[in-house]
Amino acid sequence: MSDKNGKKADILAVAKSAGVSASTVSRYFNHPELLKPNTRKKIDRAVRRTGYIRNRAAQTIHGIRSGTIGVMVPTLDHAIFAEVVQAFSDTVGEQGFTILLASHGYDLQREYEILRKFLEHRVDGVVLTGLDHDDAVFQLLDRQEVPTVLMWNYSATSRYPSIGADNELAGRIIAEHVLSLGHRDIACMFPPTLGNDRALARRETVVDTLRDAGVVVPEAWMLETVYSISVAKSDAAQLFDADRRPTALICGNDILATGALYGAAASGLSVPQDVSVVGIGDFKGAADIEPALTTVRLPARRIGQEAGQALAATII
Amino acid sequence: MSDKNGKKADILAVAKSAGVSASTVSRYFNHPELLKPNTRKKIDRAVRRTGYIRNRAAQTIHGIRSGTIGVMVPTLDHAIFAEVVQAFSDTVGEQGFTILLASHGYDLQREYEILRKFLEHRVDGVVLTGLDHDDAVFQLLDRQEVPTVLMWNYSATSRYPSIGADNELAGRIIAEHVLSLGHRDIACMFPPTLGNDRALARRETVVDTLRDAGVVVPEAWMLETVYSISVAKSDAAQLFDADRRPTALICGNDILATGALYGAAASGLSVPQDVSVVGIGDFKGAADIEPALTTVRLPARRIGQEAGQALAATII
DNA sequence: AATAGTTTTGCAAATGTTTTCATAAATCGT
DNA sequence: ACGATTTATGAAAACATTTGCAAAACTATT
Repeated sequence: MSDKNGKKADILAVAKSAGVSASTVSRYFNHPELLKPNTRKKIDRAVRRTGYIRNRAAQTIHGIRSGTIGVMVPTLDHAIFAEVVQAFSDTVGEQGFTILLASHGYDLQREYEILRKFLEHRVDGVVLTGLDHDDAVFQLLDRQEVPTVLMWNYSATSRYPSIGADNELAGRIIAEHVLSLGHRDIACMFPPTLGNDRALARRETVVDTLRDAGVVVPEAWMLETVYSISVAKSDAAQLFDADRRPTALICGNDILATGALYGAAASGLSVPQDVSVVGIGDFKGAADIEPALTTVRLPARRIGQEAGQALAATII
Repeated sequence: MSDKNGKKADILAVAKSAGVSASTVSRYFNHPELLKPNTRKKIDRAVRRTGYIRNRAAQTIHGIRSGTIGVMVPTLDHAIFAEVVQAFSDTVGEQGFTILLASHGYDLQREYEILRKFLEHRVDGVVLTGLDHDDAVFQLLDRQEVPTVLMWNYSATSRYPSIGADNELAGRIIAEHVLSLGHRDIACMFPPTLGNDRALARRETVVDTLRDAGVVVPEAWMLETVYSISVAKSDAAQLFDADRRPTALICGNDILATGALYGAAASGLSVPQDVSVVGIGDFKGAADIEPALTTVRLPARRIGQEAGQALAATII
């Protein structure tokens, strides 16, 4: 099969094998219409014979696009981010891009390091999750002039183009929904907001909306719970087992809401008769949970797609 | 800040700015111990001043490692794969690798195309999901001699080193568990097995184990259900609403099991009194579901870690 | 102060490709 | 069959880096 010599084939090996020059082989890949059909065929055979695979690194140093996009998410352990990444990857994949993926685990310093790595690889574009980032990150992006999109949240005034949901709106909608059901004793369960502008935005709007309606959430009912069904379950159970318990619980994401639902069941309460549980929706399966969970659904798939389209468009 | 000229800094710009040669700057990054502390400092300053970022592409064409690993999964929409990827990425990230991620959506032809892309990028290693792949894929790997690990399933006789769970074992365990509870009327719900050797292995062992115990699953009780809570819910509800219904349902993964649980609830059956539902466990939250779901847990995180360690070890 | 030995640095070649420019080959009109 | 165009190909320079080798700059020893 492979040409005798052991080394992996480069463009010169192909050229030799086809009896043409390296330039012609290069053109075979990049401007095939310039070649005579006959030469094209010869090279085609030589490529097969040698098992040649183009070396993108060598192309990239000519300033040609690397064909990669750096994607940074806080974590893939939240199904919702995985979904966004999947949609993004599919979308840009159609245009021939491959994604470099990394997660920073809500550590802003690590985000900077990873971004540097991306840039070393000369990515053609970068996607970050959320609007807030270390200033060093923005400076690096400015300086390197790499096309960038911020996804997940939307804000008209973000420092780079942003594509995503309006978390304030989501927070307001869910709070108003709970109020409209007549609840006044309302508890909140949100993930830690440090380095997480999405959760922060939602929580603040919820609290503000409730306050505007004259409902104040007691300190003890403002739960900060990590993204985990089992932790949410036990936190919720504890909340519901207390002497005075809320009639509604607003959860910052659907994992928390799911856990809260199980917590209610474990405390012998039935939803929604004894207590209302609502979530700001991350999670695909929310609607199917029994009892059904009321959520504001965040369109993860659509966000990934649109971010992909937007970024690809600015690159090409 | 940046040196006057608008172009992005290359190693020569840094050299000029520091008053040394390009070779010395190169050594500053690759063999700093060879430099005089004083020159090191000069270059350090020059790097900051110019905002230089190394170009991995230029290094890679010298046969130096690209620092990337190609990771291929069927999809990220299944939380379980996202979890594996996260663990893998964290593990190899510590060793300085960045991952190129792509999903093939159970399409073997696409897997081949993506692998070629990976190789064009000169990845230092490749991870594929599952043991079965197109022969062209294996040939390409053989020929390019790129370190490869198959993850998710384990088999001692796999064509490349494999790291993962023993799906046959998992299938047998769950089947024996159900039998030991005294069930004889048993239904199965598995995902489509086309291009999915994991699910296939599990299903076959379950059926074989049951048959060995004298239990035959009727055709109508062998459900093939796509990975979706809502579809699983309605399929299960239909199964439970029939005239003759099974006393136990074995599910191929935890999404199906979760859906089945909701389906039972929707049919007015309580678990586990009226019907047993068990899963072969993918899903982190399984233990917290109320009522608790019995599952054979697949250690996704650990698989990702070990695959990462194994691959990194063969690369370095 | 001269010599030998060691450490630090620079020069130039090499890496695998693309691209510009020049040249050779093919095509066309007469 | 001839020159004039047009088309197809090759040679060489360019890209951003690393590295082997040799020169230069130090140190230590006498």
